[in-house]
Amino acid sequence: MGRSPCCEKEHMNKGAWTKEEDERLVSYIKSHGEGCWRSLPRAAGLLRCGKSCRLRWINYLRPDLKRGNFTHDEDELIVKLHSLLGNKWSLIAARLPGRTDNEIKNYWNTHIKRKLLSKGIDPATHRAINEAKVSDLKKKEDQIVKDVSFGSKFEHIRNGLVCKEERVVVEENICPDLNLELRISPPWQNQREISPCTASRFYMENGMECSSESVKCQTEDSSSISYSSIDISSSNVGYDFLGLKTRILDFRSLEMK
DNA sequence: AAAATACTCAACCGCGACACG
DNA sequence: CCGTGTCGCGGTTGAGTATTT
Repeated sequence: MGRSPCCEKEHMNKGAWTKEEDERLVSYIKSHGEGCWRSLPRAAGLLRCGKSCRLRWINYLRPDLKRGNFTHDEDELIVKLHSLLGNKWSLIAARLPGRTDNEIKNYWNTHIKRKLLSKGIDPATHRAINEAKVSDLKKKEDQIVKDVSFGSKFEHIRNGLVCKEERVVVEENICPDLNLELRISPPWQNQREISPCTASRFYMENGMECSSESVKCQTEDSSSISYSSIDISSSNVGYDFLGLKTRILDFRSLEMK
């Protein structure tokens, strides 16, 4: 049986987009906005399927796209996010303004993968390929675990609550076995049950990032409060999350739908 | 200069998730 | 609950371009 195709394949243009098609798509979206990709091509007078239009807009025509080479910082961020999220290109792209998932995916496959391999790092696992290094790495890793367990804990007060957090600097190539398990937890029901000492928490309330459980974010529509949270449950991930310096991850982009 | 090879990246394809009737 | 339609994601392809032989 099978499903009917997303659009009529006959009489549809395929392949590279022409300048005229681009102009039609851009002007249509400018006056009508994004959405309803299935009906868009007909409405815009394009002989393309909706999928193709969506892709063209998102990956190429959107006005907020950055273009140009990736910076060193972007490079590092992609590697770090990939070590955390894997091939979740859309999530990674959400952390890089002006970059698309397709662009990052291509860049990963053509540049970063090779770069990591040349450094002796398996791009899939972010672990050292060379087995001889394993024991040495293990020692360093154990030291880091000790540091996390016994050192550099600090306390601070947020909105009347004492928060204990652990600081860890993730050094590239030194702790490739670091467990960076990411869990997306169900809506936060009883916040008090969770020890603030073992996890750094970020949560979303109506699309606004919060970092403390006692703070209610101000929203325009307080009648429809909904929570979703990202729980970085590994105890070795702390304030300096993934070594991303002072940049706290913006989990707005990770908000559960 | 021409052919072969490597590389890049826009675009396509198939699938899963979700919404809706 | 089920079937269908739509959207978005990740993997893959292949045309165009650059580099090497």
